[in-house]
Amino acid sequence: MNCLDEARPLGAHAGCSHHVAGEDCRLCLVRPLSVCAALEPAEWASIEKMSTDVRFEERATIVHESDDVIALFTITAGVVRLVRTLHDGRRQLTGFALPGDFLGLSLERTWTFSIEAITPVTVCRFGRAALMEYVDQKPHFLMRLHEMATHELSLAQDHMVLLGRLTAEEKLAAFLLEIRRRWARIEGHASHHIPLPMGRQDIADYLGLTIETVSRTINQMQRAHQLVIVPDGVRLLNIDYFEQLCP
Amino acid sequence: MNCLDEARPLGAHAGCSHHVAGEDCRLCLVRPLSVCAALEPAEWASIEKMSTDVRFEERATIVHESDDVIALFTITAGVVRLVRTLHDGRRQLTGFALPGDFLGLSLERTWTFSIEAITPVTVCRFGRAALMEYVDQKPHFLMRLHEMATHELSLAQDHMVLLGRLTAEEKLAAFLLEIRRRWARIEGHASHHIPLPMGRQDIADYLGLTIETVSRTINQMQRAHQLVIVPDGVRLLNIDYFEQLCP
DNA sequence: GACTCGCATTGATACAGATCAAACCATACG
DNA sequence: CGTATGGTTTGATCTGTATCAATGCGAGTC
Repeated sequence: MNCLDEARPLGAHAGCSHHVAGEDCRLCLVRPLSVCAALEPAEWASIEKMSTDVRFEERATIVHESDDVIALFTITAGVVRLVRTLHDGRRQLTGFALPGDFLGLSLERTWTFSIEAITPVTVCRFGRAALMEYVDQKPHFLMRLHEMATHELSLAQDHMVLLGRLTAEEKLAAFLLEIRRRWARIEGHASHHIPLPMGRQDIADYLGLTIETVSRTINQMQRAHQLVIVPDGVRLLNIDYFEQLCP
Repeated sequence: MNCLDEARPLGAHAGCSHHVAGEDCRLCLVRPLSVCAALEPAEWASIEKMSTDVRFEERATIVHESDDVIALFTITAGVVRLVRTLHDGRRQLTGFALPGDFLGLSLERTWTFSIEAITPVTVCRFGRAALMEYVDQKPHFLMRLHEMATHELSLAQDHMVLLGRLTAEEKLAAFLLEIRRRWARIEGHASHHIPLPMGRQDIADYLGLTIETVSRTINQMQRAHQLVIVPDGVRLLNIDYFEQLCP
């Protein structure tokens, strides 16, 4: 059982709390970014009835690899990591999810990765059964899910290239530009300032490197005056440098 | 323009030839494995009208990265590789497609990888426009595409773990067991004999290694009596050894 | 049979990134 | 304030895999 379990009494679980009141799709800041962008305003009421806001503390495990899928959700605030762990403790992050990202595209019975809160997180939660029914009734909603899934697949292939064929320096450059692009989509404009809420170890496990190599590479880039390390992330000084590193 | 271009006159292109007559879904050997498994026998006639068999020679490029998607297809015989190439020539294979595998899950406008025939290949070709229309009319067919796409996504995540966190020996073991499992699905039973129609360079580019490391690792396994190299692939002597290498 | 041609294998060496170890530096807390 | 604590940085060294360079070998061809 986890925080997304439908049967769980409100507030009965450490690390999360429900805010049943207050969801209002009209006010949703991430709607244009999310799966809900496929819906007409007239359809908001129907999906609103299926949804519940849930909050998680920093470091909470939202779902555990191989848990049953009881609910699916959109991140409305905060950042999570998607984690696969090997028996001996080696980790590979398959991605980060930012506000607007939907988790549970697959409609399958069990999760294939853990989802862990990097910052305090708010999600808009949908019960699996209700959403499955909704999908059956609204083919254009299924089409939207399918488009999102195949887009994810294309990004996964990009990441395979990164993991299999790029150097540490190229991996870091690609990572920083990826995160920059994703913040830009959320904020509506690109900035040279890139918040990095995830720690060095998470970046390492996402890029297939060690924490030391991540640290050294970022600090080399700083010494080369390509970026500045700031308390919450980095500021890029020379975008061209990073773009030229992406082959 | 490529071999799958709808407007292309029959036989006008090197490396492929149409066999317009002869498709018969009732006789299709890969149907139970393919996207068509979602269809009722009564629906076969409708999809049969949209499909054409096309053959490609060994080494033919079936589609090129960034080509427009004019047609989608199911592999009915032979093996292809899915290739991403960097500007400087580094390659990453994102997968191999075997008989029964569907290519074009994404329904997007352009391909994000090249598709190249490793052996002589036969495909069952569907025009994109016709298939899109079909999808609109048959939500259960879209659901089948979506399930296949999310399954692919899960496999892509497995492959990220392989590329980011496994050693050369573990990568090879995982690769051999993957190919074994896929042949077993096609043939109906698992065998210790694993045909490997792809060359060492393809294996290397799939696993994020060099051809030398692939060759050395396989030959080490042979010297350790865990497998035997045979003309068309390998024969596993000790399945346990390979399974224990998959963490 | 001799000669390509396109892989695959093997050997010697180099190096990018891992590993091991220690120091650093915020932040939290008694 | 001093002192844990958890993450980050830096340094020294090691090593798995890449790189460079031959050599081997089977299939096709003249």
